[in-house]
Amino acid sequence: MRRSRSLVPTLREDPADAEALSHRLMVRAGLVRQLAAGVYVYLPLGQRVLDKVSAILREEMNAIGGQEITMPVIHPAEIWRESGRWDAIGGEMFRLKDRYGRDMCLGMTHEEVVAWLAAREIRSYRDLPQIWYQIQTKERDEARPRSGVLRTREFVMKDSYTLDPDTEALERSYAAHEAAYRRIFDRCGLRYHVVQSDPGMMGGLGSHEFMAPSPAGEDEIAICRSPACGYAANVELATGVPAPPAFPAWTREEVPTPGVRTIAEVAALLGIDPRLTIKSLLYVAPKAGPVLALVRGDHALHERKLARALGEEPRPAHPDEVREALGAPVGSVGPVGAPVPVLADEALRAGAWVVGANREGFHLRGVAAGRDFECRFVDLHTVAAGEACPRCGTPLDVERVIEIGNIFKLGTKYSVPLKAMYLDEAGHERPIVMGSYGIGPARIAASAVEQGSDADGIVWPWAIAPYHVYIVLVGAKDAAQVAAAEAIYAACWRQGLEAILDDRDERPGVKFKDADLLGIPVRVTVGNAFAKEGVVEVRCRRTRQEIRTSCDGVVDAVRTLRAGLATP
RNA sequence: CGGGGUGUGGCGCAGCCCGGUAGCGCACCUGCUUUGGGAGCAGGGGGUCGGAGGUUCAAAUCCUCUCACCCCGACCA
Repeated sequence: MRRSRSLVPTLREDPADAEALSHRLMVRAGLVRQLAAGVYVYLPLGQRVLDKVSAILREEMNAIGGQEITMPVIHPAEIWRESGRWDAIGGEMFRLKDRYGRDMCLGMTHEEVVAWLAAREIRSYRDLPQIWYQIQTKERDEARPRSGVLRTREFVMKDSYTLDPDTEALERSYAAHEAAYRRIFDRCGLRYHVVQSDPGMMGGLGSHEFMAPSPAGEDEIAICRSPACGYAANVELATGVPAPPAFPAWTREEVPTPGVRTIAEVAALLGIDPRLTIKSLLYVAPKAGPVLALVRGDHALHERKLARALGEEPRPAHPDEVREALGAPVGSVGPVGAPVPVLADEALRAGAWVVGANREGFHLRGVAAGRDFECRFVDLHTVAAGEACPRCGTPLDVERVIEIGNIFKLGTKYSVPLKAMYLDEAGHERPIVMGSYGIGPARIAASAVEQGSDADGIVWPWAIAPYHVYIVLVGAKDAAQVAAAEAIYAACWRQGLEAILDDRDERPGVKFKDADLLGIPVRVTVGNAFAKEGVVEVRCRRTRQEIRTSCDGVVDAVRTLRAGLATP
């Protein structure tokens, strides 16, 4: 590739609408351009990165017996009605009608199509197991696209599906995918954790997520600091054991707390540690109605945990609903005498607490769960760093992460409604046991940028870099330098090194800045040193190690530098 | 969907509060000089200020509505 004839629109300044590091750099380096909120054009260099990732995905999926197929982006409503998701999914699904008025939708994922296909083509246990995968565009009308390419409304996904005769076989398919995913992310040069995750509306028997640590991430995970333990889970799921506070020897009594609303104000007024208080939050569930959720004063309620405990999605009650249900304003409510079901966080089992008195301007102190109010104990609070690991007691870390892959044990959630059945050895009809597995190539790219860049720009891992070598031709008007650069360019390609030749009529500084910004692993400079001594400089983008060599030595020098990288 | 913010040449911004008919840097074009970390000088092209309506002698600037985009939260199959 010659820069003089290529579309690589680099930007000197950060784009105004980009916040996340990877977003800024991917736009500045000319990898992508935004067409609409959450809708991106991939320019030549961005496309090459995606192609590199896809090639790795294909190799590793094929290696575990995956068969590539392509399923449609546009789906008839019927299959989604059969699985129940036509109604279960809200505004996130793009829906449309064809010219005859038939309901259609754009595929957000392809479990339904796989089950439809399996229902038609799989008949016998002899046809199982199967691994089908595709690298295909997904359409999701995200409520809030964000962080550049990290959360978009249209994106390419490698999604694979396993079909097995029973859950035992599913476990093997699942394990094969987990191993393949580890190889994929290792090859892509990412740092990541594998964590337990909430299967959510996907349903099923269990799931894990592959999480790349980055401040741009949208998820948080809790991981045990003891490597031997290995406990790691999405905070939606993670449990931690907080250290209990020291309770004063107080007896139960009502105390006036005029005008206070928040835990901080209550604690300040009474001169106590906020950890001695209970935060009482009224939620309204669609079926169960109002419920009171309790967490320790210094903890945050995790709404997904509450939703899981209730089996439905609750919403916070409005202030007037709180007054109606409990007879007191938001700042003074508590579980004692509350005429609604009470769910209390596990951390509240023991202790004498300060709670709202359900009487405006008053709190109760010395209140004990079970004695002073009835409740169901469940895990409700969001894990904070430093809490004890539920398995081994070691402190937990909490990290912000980008979800780069997920694996789900679906079970028969889709095969039963879509009638994907097979006959077993005994001639009995049984539902196929499915699994589904996703990876977002754009998220891999963005994670690599997040994890690898420095102050000068992107630093691509070799395996997914759009090119391997960036040749800076300093003296674009010096025939000898041009000839040398051309020779190096040709030699690189001949030897399997993908090279860019910066042959533009630009000043050297411009080319050096661009080379750094683009993050191509190795830079070759043909300039003064060549004109004077016949020497070119071969430099590693990541380590900045430089090798001076003759033109003939460039390919070897590139290989030497590559060998010195941690993730070659 | 709730909260906050921004829309002015290709990009990044100023001007808006205190209406008077658009400016800066970069980029772009021409010429000369320059050529190892985003060059200098000179000359030049390009925008009626997101859109619609209104107030006014006069609107980028004031009012109303609307659209788009960004950030926080909710949601995330």
